[in-house]
Amino acid sequence: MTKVCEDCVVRDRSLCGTLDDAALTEMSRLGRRRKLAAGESLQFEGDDNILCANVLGGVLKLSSLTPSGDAQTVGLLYPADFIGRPYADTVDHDITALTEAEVCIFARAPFERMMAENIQLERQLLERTLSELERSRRWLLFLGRKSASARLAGLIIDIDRRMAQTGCGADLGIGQLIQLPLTRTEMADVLGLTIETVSREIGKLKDAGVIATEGRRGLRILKPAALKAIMDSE
Amino acid sequence: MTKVCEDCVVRDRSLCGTLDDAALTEMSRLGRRRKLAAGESLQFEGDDNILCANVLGGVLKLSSLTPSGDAQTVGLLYPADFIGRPYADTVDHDITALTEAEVCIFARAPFERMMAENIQLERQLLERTLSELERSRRWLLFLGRKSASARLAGLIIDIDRRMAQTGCGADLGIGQLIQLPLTRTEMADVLGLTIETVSREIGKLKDAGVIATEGRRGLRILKPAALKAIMDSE
DNA sequence: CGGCTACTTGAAGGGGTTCAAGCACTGTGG
DNA sequence: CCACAGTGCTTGAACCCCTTCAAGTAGCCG
Repeated sequence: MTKVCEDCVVRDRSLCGTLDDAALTEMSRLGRRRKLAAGESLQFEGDDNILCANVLGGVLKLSSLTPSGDAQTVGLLYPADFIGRPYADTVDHDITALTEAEVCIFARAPFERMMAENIQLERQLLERTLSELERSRRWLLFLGRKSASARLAGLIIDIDRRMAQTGCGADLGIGQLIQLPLTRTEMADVLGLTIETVSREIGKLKDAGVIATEGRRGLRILKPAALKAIMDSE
Repeated sequence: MTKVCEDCVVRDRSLCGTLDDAALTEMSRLGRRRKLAAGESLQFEGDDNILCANVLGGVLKLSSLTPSGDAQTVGLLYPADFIGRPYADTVDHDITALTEAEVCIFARAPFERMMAENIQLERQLLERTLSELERSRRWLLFLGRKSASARLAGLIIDIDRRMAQTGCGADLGIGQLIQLPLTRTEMADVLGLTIETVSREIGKLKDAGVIATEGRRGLRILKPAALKAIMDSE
């Protein structure tokens, strides 16, 4: 018999990583893999909250729409990240795949049962949620106080770090090619800017030799220190 | 013998609310009350993370300083709110009393022990953290996409709601006098604006008859629906 | 190649900041 | 009780960063 979740690429980095074999077997019975095309949504704001999931591959976004129609992305989800909000009745944000993606879905009720029975699962989720809260608060500082160039630099650095962590081909090394998981529009939605401003700021970073671009999605960080300095500036 | 934590004003609304008498007795041995003067800080960003606490009274802020020196408030803490980040080594934000305040402090290590032994405590904290994450993400949308007037309206409505919940004298009724826990400068730090803009926007709301002010801290909401409409606008 | 979408670039306009006074609460001492 | 700081708040005017509106260009797929 093949070992449970044996082929799961995020098995030891995801929420499930702490489970023993018995619990993992149970989880594997509850989980169901689903592939998402780029642009496809897993759920919409206001939906009944019926699912939790682990991200297996790809990048997704958490976003809200203002009444007047423009979007704000409030979080990005990478492989091994957890999706969902246990104990809530409705869903607070849209979740949409930015790239082709794959998730491992659990119905919320049985997932909550598993959490009750495996307290290390709850503990793990608590730690992750606290981290996520911290991430979100750091973005608050960016959106509240920083200029367009500092925000962009921050996003690029964040993407680079997350891509490196999740082994998506990027690396902290200078000049490594990163495939951006976001279009310019999607970057603007994260940064609270317009697509034109994002484009212009990328242009400035290129002119300054801080980054280089390759096609629409390709990006190289040529001067990490300079990029970090821009992020830390106003 | 007097009952444990009997005189605690937030006993049933705080994290401790779910504990049975035995656990509460244990908690009461670990907790230590401390009063804070307005402006006094409980901890600073970068400090060793040694404490958790419940807010008993007053209002506190969570804030960060940008390298260039101006502040961004990333969260407000009201009575019954929880302070601290279990499992982390260092502290991510300054915590400062905005008004005279009182907190019930626990050393982090024994608090974590209590969480391990009383899983409903961990569960409670998880739910609170998930809510707080949600609050923080909603603010992201405000800072990313909304105008100064919408942000201010949002803050006033939030304060009104929180003050009503915590029984600090406010009420959702029209014309009730609210004592703002923040100065204009502190409001600006929450909203990602300057003090001048905050002042001007308050002036506009007054001119429109949406609110009335009384001294520096006093505020009445005269047209809640109009205020809400402004919050929901761009 | 043609067509589509994503992206870039330009110019004008506006919301918020910045800089600079002036005003009004609040407490303190005479 | 009133003068008088002192701090917090308001108001005004110029400026600037980002947006808005409008073309124009480049990557990509049939």
